[in-house]
Amino acid sequence: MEKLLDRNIPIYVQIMDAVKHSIVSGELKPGDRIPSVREMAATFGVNPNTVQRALLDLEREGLLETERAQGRYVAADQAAIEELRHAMAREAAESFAQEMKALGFSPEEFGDFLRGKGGE
Amino acid sequence: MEKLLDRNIPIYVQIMDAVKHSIVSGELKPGDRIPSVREMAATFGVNPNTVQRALLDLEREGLLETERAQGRYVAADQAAIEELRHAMAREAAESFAQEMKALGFSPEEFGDFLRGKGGE
Amino acid sequence: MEKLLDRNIPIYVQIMDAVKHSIVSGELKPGDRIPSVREMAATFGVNPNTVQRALLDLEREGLLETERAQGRYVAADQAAIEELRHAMAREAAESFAQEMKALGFSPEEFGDFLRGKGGE
Amino acid sequence: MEKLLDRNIPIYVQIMDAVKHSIVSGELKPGDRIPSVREMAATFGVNPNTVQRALLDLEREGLLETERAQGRYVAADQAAIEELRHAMAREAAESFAQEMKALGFSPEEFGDFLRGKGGE
DNA sequence: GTGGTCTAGACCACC
DNA sequence: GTGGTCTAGACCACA
Repeated sequence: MEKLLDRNIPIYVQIMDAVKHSIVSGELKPGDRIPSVREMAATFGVNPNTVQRALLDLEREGLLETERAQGRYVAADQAAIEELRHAMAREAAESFAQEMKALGFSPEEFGDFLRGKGGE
Repeated sequence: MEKLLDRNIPIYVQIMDAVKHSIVSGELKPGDRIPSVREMAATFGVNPNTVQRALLDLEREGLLETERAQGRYVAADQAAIEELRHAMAREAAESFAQEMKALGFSPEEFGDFLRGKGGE
Repeated sequence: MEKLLDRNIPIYVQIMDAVKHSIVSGELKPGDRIPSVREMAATFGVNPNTVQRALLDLEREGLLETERAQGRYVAADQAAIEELRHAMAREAAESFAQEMKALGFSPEEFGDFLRGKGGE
Repeated sequence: MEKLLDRNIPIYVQIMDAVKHSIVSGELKPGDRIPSVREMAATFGVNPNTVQRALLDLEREGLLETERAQGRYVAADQAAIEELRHAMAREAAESFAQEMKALGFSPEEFGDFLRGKGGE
């Protein structure tokens, strides 16, 4: 019998993920200014400090940069974004493969379930 | 900017999922007695009522059966379990495909990320 | 000597029955909003959770539908209601026949007792 | 929306009904000695006083008789029993007809639902 | 001991 | 205001 989900996935991690998706999807491009802390806090309905922490971490990862008194910009270049995109895909694939393995399916069978799942 | 994750997956749904995985993985076989409501409540650290609701729903799905004052048993036969296993796999594939699509990958590229992810 | 009557018909089952009768009798029509959980709880003098459970079960049976933060509505179409009406009649007939059999009457005699019982 | 069942149908009424069924079904015949109060109390798991009250009422109805220090006997003669049997059947028919009427069926349709319900 | 029901009361998201 | 979830704790029938 498996454990239950950890109900307390930190909000700031979720915010980091949301920003990453925005970047990777092209919604935010290199050099683009991202919404202000206050804006994002309002959007997500969370405390500005929480947003602040998420953005700081993203800066540490090199995805964002702060232009003193100007705002935050997407710092990653196209290559870095591409690498991020692939990293996120690898993670998704890892999760999927793990679940399928738990269900007793072999890698050869994965494709059977993905057939037709790519289109809308 | 995406929404934050819905971390409000009801506990009882998570419990249903845990039991399903136990059944599908063969940890629980047809006819096996499953842990009592109180036991599972203790294991998961939740209220017995929450477990009760999860198990009731699984009964409605035909996966479990209650033996008056004896306990609950796995009611699904091997065929039903096999169907459940496939349904769960389809769901996992759906999620994965959705995430990959959000990341801008085409179905043809899915396999590239799954190579080598099947083994341990 | 027979057992005593099972007066433990769960309240939530009785509530389900009351709602079914309201639907079948035309008091509630397809698309109609039904009273809120709290209202019905007050009407019946029971706990809202008990009503909640009854309505949830009716939803699972496809008779009701929930509109996010708006209320519950009768989801069954006229055909489904008609089917329900017949199912309830079959059940009533079953009970009646059982009682008559216990009293030692043959099906041929049933009609003798029903003469004149249909009108007001 | 109908009222809920009255949860407090007196136990002694239920006992009266059980005895009546025993008599009407022929399980207890005219002149038969019926079980002692203590026995019945044990059988039904109720207080002897409750049984006592039920039997007293049945005596008032002329169905039973007490033979001082001997026990209680079925006092009704075959004709009275036959009348009781019919009275109970009329009551059952009344209930059935009422339910069917509530479901919107006309007396002519009653038979359609009773067809085949008489046999085992 | 088992599951089944019910209550009371809380907090949440949505609108 | 609506429904949805969860907890805590009670009582019951069954064996």
